[in-house]
Amino acid sequence: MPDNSPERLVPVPELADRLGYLFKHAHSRLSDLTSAALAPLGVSGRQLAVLLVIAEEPSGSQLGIATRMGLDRTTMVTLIDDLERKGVVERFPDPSDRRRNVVVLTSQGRKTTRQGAALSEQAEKSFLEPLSEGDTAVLRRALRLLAFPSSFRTRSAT
Amino acid sequence: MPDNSPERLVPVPELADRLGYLFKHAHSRLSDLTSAALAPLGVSGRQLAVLLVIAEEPSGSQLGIATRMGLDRTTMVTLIDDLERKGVVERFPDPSDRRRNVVVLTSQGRKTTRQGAALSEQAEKSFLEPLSEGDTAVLRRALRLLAFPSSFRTRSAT
DNA sequence: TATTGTTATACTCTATAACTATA
DNA sequence: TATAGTTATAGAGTATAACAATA
Repeated sequence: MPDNSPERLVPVPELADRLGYLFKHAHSRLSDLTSAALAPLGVSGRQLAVLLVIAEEPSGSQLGIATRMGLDRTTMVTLIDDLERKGVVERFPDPSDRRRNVVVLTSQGRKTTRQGAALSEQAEKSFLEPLSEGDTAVLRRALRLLAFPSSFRTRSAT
Repeated sequence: MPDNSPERLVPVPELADRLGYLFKHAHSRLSDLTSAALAPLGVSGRQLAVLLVIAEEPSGSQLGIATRMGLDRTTMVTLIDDLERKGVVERFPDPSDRRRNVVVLTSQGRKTTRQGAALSEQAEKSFLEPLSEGDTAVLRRALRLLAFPSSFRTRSAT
């Protein structure tokens, strides 16, 4: 998307009620804020997401990480390539099943993950600045229900 | 994104609180529903959006349409190419400024636009099915504020 | 000179198919 | 045979640079 700054202000009336359009532009604004916030660390939002999954799954395989993120295993290859080149992860064959690659954070990787999580939280905060706390809570819950409808009870919101 | 069906159900705990992740997956689910709904018409959601803008701006130029959609003018070229090939739009040089291409809907294009709008509304409806009406209203307003923050008064929501 | 459409090119994100090593 | 990782390739969606026609 072209930046259209300083006029990112232009909700086209005939599209402003279409959810797809709103999702795209809202997501794009969040991405811009997040990229900017993470830039000093040299990782993208997508790469940070990978780091967060690895941090939570300390000896996961590439396939395991990909599956948890909803990505293809071929996509994960270059993602890990890049992170390895940056020095934030290491990979080596699992001794107990040499088909698998175990992926672990380096100590620098742990630091990057910690700092990245904090920076991206700040970016989220400024992204959400136009909303009240109540609306933010509703938004989060709504997004969870819409993204993963079958994983929740249908206790509809108030 | 791989479909991961029937388990699109998998909100990874370490990512489920990240807005970027939720936006991506919610948007992806909406896109899937919309594509499926529009498939009989032979147009994508993106192409329908172009048709809607043209319908609203009956003698717009390619650049005008692109700008209104937040796209680049080079992106619009192939978008219009495809729509012209499908027979839903026509383009010709503006007699009063022959640098511009005027883009208009054909009669088939008007029909496709009308039907597409209805079908994609149905898709939105089933997408939103997990939410109450109240939450849906909050979501729509929140997305508008988040996507185009500077175009609204900062009357924060209740 | 500036603007519109176009072409060529490239980058990101993603997938499918096919290969290799291992099980 | 089946699985994990890899490579090659392709297809959306998008942008930048450069060019032609027109203003």
